[in-house]
Order: sequence, then C-alpha cells, then structure tokens
Amino acid sequence: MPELPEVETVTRALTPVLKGALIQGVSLNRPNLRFPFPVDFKAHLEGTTVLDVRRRAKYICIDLSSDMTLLWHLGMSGRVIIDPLTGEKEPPSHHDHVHFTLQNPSGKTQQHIRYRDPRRFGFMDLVPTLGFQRSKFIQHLGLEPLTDDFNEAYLTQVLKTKSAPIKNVIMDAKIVVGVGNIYASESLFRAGTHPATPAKLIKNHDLLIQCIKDVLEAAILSGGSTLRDHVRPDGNLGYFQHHFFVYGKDGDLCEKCKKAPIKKMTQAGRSTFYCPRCQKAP
DNA sequence: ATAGGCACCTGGTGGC
DNA sequence: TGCCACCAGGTGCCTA
Repeated sequence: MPELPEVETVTRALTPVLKGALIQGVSLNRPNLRFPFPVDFKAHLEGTTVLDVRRRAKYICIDLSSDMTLLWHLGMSGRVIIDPLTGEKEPPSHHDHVHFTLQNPSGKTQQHIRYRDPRRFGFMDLVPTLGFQRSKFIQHLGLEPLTDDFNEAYLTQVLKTKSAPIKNVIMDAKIVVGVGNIYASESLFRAGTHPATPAKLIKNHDLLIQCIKDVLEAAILSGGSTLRDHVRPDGNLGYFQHHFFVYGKDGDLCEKCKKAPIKKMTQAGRSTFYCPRCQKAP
C-alpha cells in the first residue's frame, strides 16, 4: 500500500539492516514480477556489498559495491518483511517472491529479508549507479515534494498552462513525485481546494504546497512512530489511515465542518474523496 | 503536448 | 453457501 510515506518508512527500516551488509544469497520463486527480473539478477547480486540505501519517488534505491543500483518498486501491494534475528518469524506465503540472505558486516550474523507482493505490480531492476538518472523509470520524474525546490514559484509556473483537474496534476509524477491517490485527496481537503478545479485556476499555490508537504510529513512521522513494529513477527507497518479526513470516508460527516457528508467521485479512473462544503467547486 | 483508457495481477467485499 | 461483479495504495504505454 505504498505511497511516498510508506516507501520512506520502508527505506528507513531497511537502511540499518542493509547498509554495509554482504548479500550472501538471493532466491526468486518466479521469473518475473510486473516485469521479468534482469538477466543474471541473482548472480549479479550475490557477493556484492550494499553501500547505501536511498529513496527516489516511490523507488527504493540500493547502491551496490558492483557500481550498480537495485531499483525496487513496491507496486500496489508490495511489502518488505525484515525477519527478526530472534523470536518468531512471520510464516512464509506463496506471495513471497524474493528472499535475500544478508551477512552483517560486523560479524557472522545472518539476516533475512523477504519481498511479498500478491498482485505483483512491483518490480526490481538493476541500473548503473552512475547512469541512475537515465534509467527509464527515473529520467522523467519531477521534483521530490519534501525538498525546497518544490515551492510556490515552481507550482505557479507549472500549473499556469494546465487545464486538467488539480487532483490529476498533483498525482502526475512528471510534476511532483510521491503524491498517490490517498494523499492527493487528503492534501486537497486540507487546502480547501475542490479536486476538479482546473489547475490553471488555482490561486493559493503556497497553501497547496504546504498542505502536500504537511500531509506527507505527518504520514512519515506516523509510519516512523510505528517503525519499531515493523520487525515484530506480525510485521505490520503503521499506516496513516487513522488520520484520514476524506479518503474512504464517503457518506461520513465531514470532521471539519460537521455539516456535509464526504462525497466520492471518479477522476481519471481513480476514486476521489472530498467535502463539497469545505472544498469549493470551481 | 496532453488526456484518457488499458494493461499488468490477486484478493477482499458486498449483492443476489 | 456460492457465485459474480466490482474495487483496491501504481505507472508505463498506447491511442485519440
């Protein structure tokens, strides 16, 4: 269920486990996920050391001692399971597609990581670390929302020619990455902006910027606050759902105005949730 | 250039 | 209980 905050949370959980570790073994239970695994994927990874773990958009990027970077996307249903060193492991599932065995740099300790993805919309790819930006999955990506570059001046410039609904535009990864279907609805609710507003008619760019950053940061904090749970046998990640104002709340009374029920509509084939009273129609 | 629709998959849910 | 339609957090690619 990964949008940017979930991928950030997983990346942070993986970093201390992976960084400096030797990849001892890789086992694949099938030849492909959304795409085929790269040729010699297993052979390439085994024996390399992890130099760094980063996130770009919704990709986990694992830099290897072979000067290659493992690009790892969790799709819609991907989950990373970090098995605890001691205690009860999460039972295996036939949706566990990749299994990494790692050797800790400081000793002989082994650690296991599994990738579970029922829908198999996720994928892994290997790209040269130096040519990372030229990867077909990376090259077209827009700004990271939590950087200073994603600011009022940028959004004003980008939106002024766009007539598409603002919700679709903030979900467009060429413009800004990491804003998925949930956080698009939540950001627009916080900004008091109707999701169908043509992007060029948006007035308060600074408020929208701030709402996107706030909702993503709050979700990361929420994920982070339950990060320690991630390595528990139950493996549950803390999501942000307890803080949703509109997502999945159609029919409920709006928590802000307490007068109108939350409505649901479809935009570009995806569900949008909004309060018709707090988010004024264009 | 841009917007819309389809495709890739499985599993859960709600209606009949 | 069983079956079926529909929906789900992403995103590359094709078409108009």
